Amino acid sequence: MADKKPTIHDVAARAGVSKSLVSLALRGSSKVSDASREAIERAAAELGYRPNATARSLADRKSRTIGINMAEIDNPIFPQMLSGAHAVIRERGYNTMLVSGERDPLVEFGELAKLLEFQIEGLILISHRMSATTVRSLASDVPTVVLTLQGITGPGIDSVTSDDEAGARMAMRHLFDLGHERIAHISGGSLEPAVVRERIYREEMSAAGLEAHISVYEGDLTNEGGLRAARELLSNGPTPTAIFASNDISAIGVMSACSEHGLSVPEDISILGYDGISIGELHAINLTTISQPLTAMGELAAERLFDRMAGKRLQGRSIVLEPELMVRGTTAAPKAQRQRN
Amino acid sequence: MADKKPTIHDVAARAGVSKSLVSLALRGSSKVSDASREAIERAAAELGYRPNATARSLADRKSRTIGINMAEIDNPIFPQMLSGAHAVIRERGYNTMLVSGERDPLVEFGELAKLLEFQIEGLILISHRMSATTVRSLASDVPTVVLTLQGITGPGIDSVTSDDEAGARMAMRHLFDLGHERIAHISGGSLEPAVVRERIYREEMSAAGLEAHISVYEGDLTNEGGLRAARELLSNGPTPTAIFASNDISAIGVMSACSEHGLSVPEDISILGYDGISIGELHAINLTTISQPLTAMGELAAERLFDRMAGKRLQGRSIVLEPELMVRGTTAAPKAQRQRN
DNA sequence: CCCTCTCCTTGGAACGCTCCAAAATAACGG
DNA sequence: CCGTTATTTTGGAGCGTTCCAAGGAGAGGG
Repeated sequence: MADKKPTIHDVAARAGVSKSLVSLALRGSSKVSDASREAIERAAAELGYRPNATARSLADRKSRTIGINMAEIDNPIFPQMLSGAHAVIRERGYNTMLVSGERDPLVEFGELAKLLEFQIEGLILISHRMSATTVRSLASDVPTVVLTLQGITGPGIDSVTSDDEAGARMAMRHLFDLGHERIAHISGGSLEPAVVRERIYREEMSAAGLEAHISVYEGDLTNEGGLRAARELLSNGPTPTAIFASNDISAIGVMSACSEHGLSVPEDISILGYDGISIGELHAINLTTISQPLTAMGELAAERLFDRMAGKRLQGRSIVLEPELMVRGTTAAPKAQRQRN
Repeated sequence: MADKKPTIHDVAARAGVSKSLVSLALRGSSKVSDASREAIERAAAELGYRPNATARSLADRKSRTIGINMAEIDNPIFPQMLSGAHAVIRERGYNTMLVSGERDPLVEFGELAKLLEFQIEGLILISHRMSATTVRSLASDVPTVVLTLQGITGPGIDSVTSDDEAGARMAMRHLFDLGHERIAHISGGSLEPAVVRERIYREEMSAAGLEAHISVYEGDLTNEGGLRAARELLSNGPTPTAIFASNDISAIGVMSACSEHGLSVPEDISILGYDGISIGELHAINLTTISQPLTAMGELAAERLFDRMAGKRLQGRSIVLEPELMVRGTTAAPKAQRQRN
């Protein structure tokens, strides 16, 4: 630890060969005699030699690094996707450089720029809030895959999303099938997935001839936001028989508000979330939801990125997965309905 | 995009100065005339020049990168700590390289080795399961801070933990104060924090003259494990009036098991967790727990690391934080007790 | 014993940047 | 106007690798 770290030269000297041969041997080239290989490996081990990845990157112009930009971690869907992507990256022998914009676009921009300076070979964006312009400008420098944002396309950009329209439709159908008519929606602000879900809510209500019952309260895809919106909704007039929340985290907030108001779920009111986060499965929550294959989406994103980096000809730029209705314990037929049976 | 990325030479040529001056100017040196600076900045902007961080690292021997090894993400305490550490790292202008061992020590070892090859300047280990030998060997190469593992010390190693003994004692005192005597424990396997918590459980039970009621079922710090252990416990003989689980995630599993057995919490049985993960706060869960300042621990770890990297003389190697009892809705006096009142 | 062919091995030139000693220029004082 | 000093600017030598063209050493053939 006192003197400098050993370099390839030190190994070469000790093994009595040239640095070039050491380089070859250590990378497992077949054109190195057994004798030299052995000597080199011994010397390297004795010196505790560690190749310098920085130097290597510079020399061969490959960083073997993928950048990932992940939104805040207070919504577990992001870490879950991260985990999927990260696993694939590791498996392929690449490294992951993680940045996060911390909700501040300026910070985010700076962080993304740093990733590029680090010569990342590919970029995965796990976030609901990226502007199309930013993404396009990034993608002109490095292959990019966007998760969860369907709208963004352009040269160098792939996307992995799940079909939010179909999912939201499933959600509404499920509630209709149970017999609900007075269905309210907790929206999620202006972020893309939330906007789609709200639009479908309105469309489906109208299509079912229930315009009169359309009722939207604005949340923000957080637990707090769901709680707040639901409180307002519940203290504001006729209570709906079901609430479709824009995502699971806010649906859990809605559950809290309902219990505050003495409503039991699903007896008095049904609640339906969206995302399929793993805490929703917990017995204590047991949330009916539209589930997206989060980990798989992360994996797919990484795989797609590697294919693209390898220059494979691929048809299509966006992968759209099908969400799935998970009926659990927070939805049931409305009271009136059940009495009739 | 067609031709190569512009380098510092291209900028120099365009601005009509030498590469050295460009380097100086771009790093904001004060000894560059205003005229040159301006010309250089313009040239850089026009070319869309991006410094190559790899080359820079090699030249000045600073990677400006911190490595973080994080255990699986299925226990949210890890992402929460990650988030704290990550924020500080970013703030200091450093980058984060993230690896994960995926439960396999061999993989973990390889990943950690890669971090070192990338010339990271510091290492943060967020994991319950690191062997002391591994950590010591890493720390001999790079300043290291360990989170949550109190036992590991050695040259170059700092640690940030919270006082598990005190915390576990608080937990037991809380249950005693409520009047519980038949208290069971769901343990967490052989990982350090779990072992400490179990030991204190036994000590406190003995000290209170309740050896006869000591009852430990083995979990593994996962939700599943807690569920399984609690099921066994509940179908196995006299039901305790309280269960102290080794961590929150497994406590939530315990809650599920209780509800399966028709026990209501906290009326029929009290449940106490440990960690203070944010889902525990959710209304639907509302778990009484011993809370550790997770995000703060992550931040502290990163700060300590930077201090160490700066070569500051610091007294002490381990920071031990005090946990806090959060009384929420899953603990109450035992039934018998309440009847007596 | 010379000539070709393989099979190994090698030195030097990148990679894009920082650092440093030294050169060039500007500024100042008498 | 010259010697000094302060301010800017510069070329070259690294940083630790990889890549490549070319050199050396045996082996086999005539």
